[in-house]
Amino acid sequence: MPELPEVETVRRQLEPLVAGRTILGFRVMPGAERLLRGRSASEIAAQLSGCAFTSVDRRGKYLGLNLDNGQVVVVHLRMTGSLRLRPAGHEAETFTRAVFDLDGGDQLRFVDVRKFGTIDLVELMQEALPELGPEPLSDDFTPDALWQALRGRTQPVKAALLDQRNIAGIGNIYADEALFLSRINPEAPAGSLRPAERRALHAAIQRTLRDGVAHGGASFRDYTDVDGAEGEQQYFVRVFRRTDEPCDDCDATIRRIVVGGRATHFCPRCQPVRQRTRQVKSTRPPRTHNAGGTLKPR
DNA sequence: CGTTACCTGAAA
DNA sequence: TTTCAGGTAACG
Repeated sequence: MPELPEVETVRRQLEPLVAGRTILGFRVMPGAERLLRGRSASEIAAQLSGCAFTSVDRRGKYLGLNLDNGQVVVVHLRMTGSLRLRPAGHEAETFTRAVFDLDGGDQLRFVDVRKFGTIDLVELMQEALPELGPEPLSDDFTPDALWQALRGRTQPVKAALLDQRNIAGIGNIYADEALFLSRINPEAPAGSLRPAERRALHAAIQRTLRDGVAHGGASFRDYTDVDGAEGEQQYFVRVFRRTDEPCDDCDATIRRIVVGGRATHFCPRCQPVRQRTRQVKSTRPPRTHNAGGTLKPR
């Protein structure tokens, strides 16, 4: 559920809350063992005990909680995961799956209804990460970097944006929003974008992600921050989950289709299917603008 | 490439 | 009862 802006919001909140705090214990609730991906809670707990958090990094949708022994706790929230910092006596959230006991009597709780989220303990954050594309808000994410990720691909551009190997951190909300802002049809083949469209998409990706961060992320269903508070970005979306509503820009009816297996929202008037320029063999010479007039020799 | 599985609850 | 869900990995 959380995408880059939601995860970045958590990172920003979490860092000052956990930096300098020592871990006294760690446990996983019964039935949630899978979140450690095969490692045992007692093994992890033994390694964590006595360590202190130093800082919190983010890479795509992954969080890296750095420890003072150089190790990193890598967390992925997947669809419904969230982190909460609570006093130990605070009422337990119903779907608490794992708990870090910290000095000072607080707990860092990993709450996750659907149990898709993961926690890894590694020497380097990289070890817990799959192949990930560039950070879309970093300096090296240029229009050219975007094009390197999309060129040659025949899949729908929406699907390409969701593939974390192409660009890290974009999910379903921000893919739809970026395509709307850049007026690109979500089903357009990724490699078919023209230079102006690539520049527009690059700018739209950065704008929608920055807006998302500025508004503390989007809380459509489950996402809440470290205090349990909701974000505000859901009040600013242009197309996401606005099926059958009028487009802000042109009043046409927003449509919902499925692209790459995911619900996709777009404005059919602002994001029309571009006419394919015919590459088919033709027996006739291509038409020219001045057909019948004077032709420049080539 | 699209589809299915992983889980569970909320909404239709 | 059925469908749907901010994600990803494993299918065919």
